[in-house]
Amino acid sequence: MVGQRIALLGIGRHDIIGTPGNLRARRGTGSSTHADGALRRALLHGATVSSLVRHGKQMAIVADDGRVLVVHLGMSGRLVTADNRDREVPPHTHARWSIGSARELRFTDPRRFGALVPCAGDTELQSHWAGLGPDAMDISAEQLGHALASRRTPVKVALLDQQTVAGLGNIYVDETLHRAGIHPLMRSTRASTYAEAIWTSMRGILEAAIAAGGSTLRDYVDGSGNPGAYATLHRVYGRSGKQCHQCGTHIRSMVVGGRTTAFCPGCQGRVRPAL
DNA sequence: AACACCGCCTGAGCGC
DNA sequence: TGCGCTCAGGCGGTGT
Repeated sequence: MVGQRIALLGIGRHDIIGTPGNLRARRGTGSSTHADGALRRALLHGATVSSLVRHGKQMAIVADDGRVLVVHLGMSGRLVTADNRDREVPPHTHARWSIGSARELRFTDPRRFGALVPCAGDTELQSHWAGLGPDAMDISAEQLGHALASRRTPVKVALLDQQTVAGLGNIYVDETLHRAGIHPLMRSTRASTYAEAIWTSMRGILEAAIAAGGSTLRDYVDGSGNPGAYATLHRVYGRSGKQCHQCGTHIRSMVVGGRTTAFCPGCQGRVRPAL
């Protein structure tokens, strides 16, 4: 997309549009057929893409005239390019852009937990992202340790909080804690003494998951529409009741911070982490 | 500060 | 076959 001119082809519904600092400050209701000029501008109509950036789970398309559009996929969102001769637009496609003369970009999100967030410029983007902690692929072990030390919640909850570290969701928190040998209920403050092990595990998990194209449970596909293979490599997530590949103990699940949490009582029951 | 709970949505998978 | 129920990758708001 970089270097290409994009034009807004259509907006399905307006309630997927958020505002900086609040993904769900949805203006408007339901669907409307005509976007006003300001909205079309905000959604990068006529822009030339200068770069694509990311922080944590949020992506942004940056135009050469300063306009920025943040894209967050939520749980079921997809951002996929297609040949513009492809007439089969998937259901729940909320926005479409042409890319150059032959391709198009589609934002599709059945559950509508995702969002498109227009920002006026880089300053607004940075203040929007200031609500997030350091990116999981940039944070140092020391920074992670400090962030965990100041939290009194279970380490599972702290790692899931995007203000602690940006980029981990439910799957990768569980996988990270398993690899590090840390029980999800360990208090974050205490877990901070194992920050090195957690950091090493997190990086290893994320690098492997990226290399495998991500974890597709049902919806996730990459920009070309391809699913990721990492789910087959999960050691705990989605494996409740099955045997741990490392120690043979049965994987268990419980609810922590309102989220289903899978862990191995054998590998993660000890006080000292595995690494 | 931290936590529990709810709402937002659709679709898949299950038991009956 | 079809119904109703539960659950899901996220996040934000409210009340305790």
